[in-house]
Amino acid sequence: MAPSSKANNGTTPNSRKGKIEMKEDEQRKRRCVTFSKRKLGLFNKLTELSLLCKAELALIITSQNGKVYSCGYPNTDAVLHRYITGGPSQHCSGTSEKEKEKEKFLEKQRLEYESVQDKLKEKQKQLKEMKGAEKNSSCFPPWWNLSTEDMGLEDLEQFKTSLENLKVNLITTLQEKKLQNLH
Amino acid sequence: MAPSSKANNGTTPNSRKGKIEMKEDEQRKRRCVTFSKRKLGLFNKLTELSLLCKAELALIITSQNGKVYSCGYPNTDAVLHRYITGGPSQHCSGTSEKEKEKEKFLEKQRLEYESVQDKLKEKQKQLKEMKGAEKNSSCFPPWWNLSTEDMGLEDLEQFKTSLENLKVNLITTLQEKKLQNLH
DNA sequence: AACTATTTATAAGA
DNA sequence: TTCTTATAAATAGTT
Repeated sequence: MAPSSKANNGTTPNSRKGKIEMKEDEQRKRRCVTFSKRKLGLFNKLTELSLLCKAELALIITSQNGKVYSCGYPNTDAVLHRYITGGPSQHCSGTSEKEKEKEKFLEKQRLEYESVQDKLKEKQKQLKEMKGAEKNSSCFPPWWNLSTEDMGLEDLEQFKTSLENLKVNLITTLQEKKLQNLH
Repeated sequence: MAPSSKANNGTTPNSRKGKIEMKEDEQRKRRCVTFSKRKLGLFNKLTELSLLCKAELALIITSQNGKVYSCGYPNTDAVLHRYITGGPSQHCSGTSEKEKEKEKFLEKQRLEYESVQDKLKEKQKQLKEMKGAEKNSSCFPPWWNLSTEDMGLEDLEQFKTSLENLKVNLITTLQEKKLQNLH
C-alpha cells in the first residue's frame, strides 16, 4: 500500500542485477584508480633509478582502455631504437635540438640529485649521532641544554626535511616534463 | 725511529688517495647493488600491475655497464611494435607458437591472481570483523573462549598467510620466466 | 585531492 | 650473493 511496495515490486529483481552491475562498475572504477596511482609511482621509481644509477630506460604502458603512456631517459625513442637494432654498447642520444636540450637538462638534474642525496645522507648521519649522544648523556636530561645542542638538532631536522622536499621536487619536475609528452 | 714512522711517511699522501679511490670504488659497487635490487623491485611491480589492471607494457633498461634488461607483457616486442607503428587500439599478440604459449600461460596466471586477490581480501575482512567482535565483547575477556573463536581466528591468519605466499609465488614464477629471456 | 593505516620496498649490514 | 632488519616509501581505502 505504501509507495514503497510498488517500488519494491519493481526493484527486487532489478536491484540484484543493479547491485551486481554496480559492484562490477565499482571494481572497474577502482581498478582504473589503482592503475593511475601505480603508474605514477612506477614512473617516479623509473625516474629516480635513472638518476641514481645512470640507467637508460624506456617504458611503454597501455591501460585497459587502450590509452598509451610512455616514460624514458634520456630519450624514449633512442632507447627503443637501440634495443631494436640490438646495439648494446653505445650511449643513447636523441637527434633533434629539442631532445638534446632535454638531455642537457636531465644531466643537470642528475648532478643536482646526486648532490642532494649526499647532503641528505650526511645530515641524517649527523642527526643520528646527535640523538645517540643525547641518550648517552642522560645524567644531564635532554631538556637541560635546550638552547645549544637541541637548536642544532632542530635545525638539522628542518634542513633534512627541506632536502627531502627538494629531492621529491627534482623527480616531480622531470615527471611533469614527461607528462606533457603523453600520447 | 719506530717502524711506523717510515710507514707513515709513505702512506700519508697515498692513504688519502687510496681512501678516495676506495670510497669511489665502494660507491660504484653500492650503486650496482642498488640497481639490481631496484630493477628487481620494478619488474615485480610491473608484473603485478599488468596482472592487476590488464595493462600491456614493455620496459627496456640499460645498466651503467651497458647491459640490457627487458620485461614485457603480454609480449615485449609486440608492445614495442605497436608503440612504434602508432596503433593504440588493437590488442597485442605475439606471432610465434612459443609466444602464444606464453600468453596463454599469462592469462591463466592472471585469473589465478585475481582469484587469490579476492580470497585474500575476503579473509582479511573476516579477520578484522573477528578481532573487532573480540574487543566489543570485552566483558567476557578474550582468553575466556579460546577453544572456539580464537581457533577460527588462528586458522584465518594461517590461511591468509598462505594466500599471500601464493600471490608472491605467482609473481615470482612469471619473473623467472622473464629472467630466462634476458639479453 | 588529501589523509591515514597498512603493506611493501629498500639500504645497510651480516 | 642471500638473509635480516630498521627505515622509508607506496599504496588502498576513505573522506
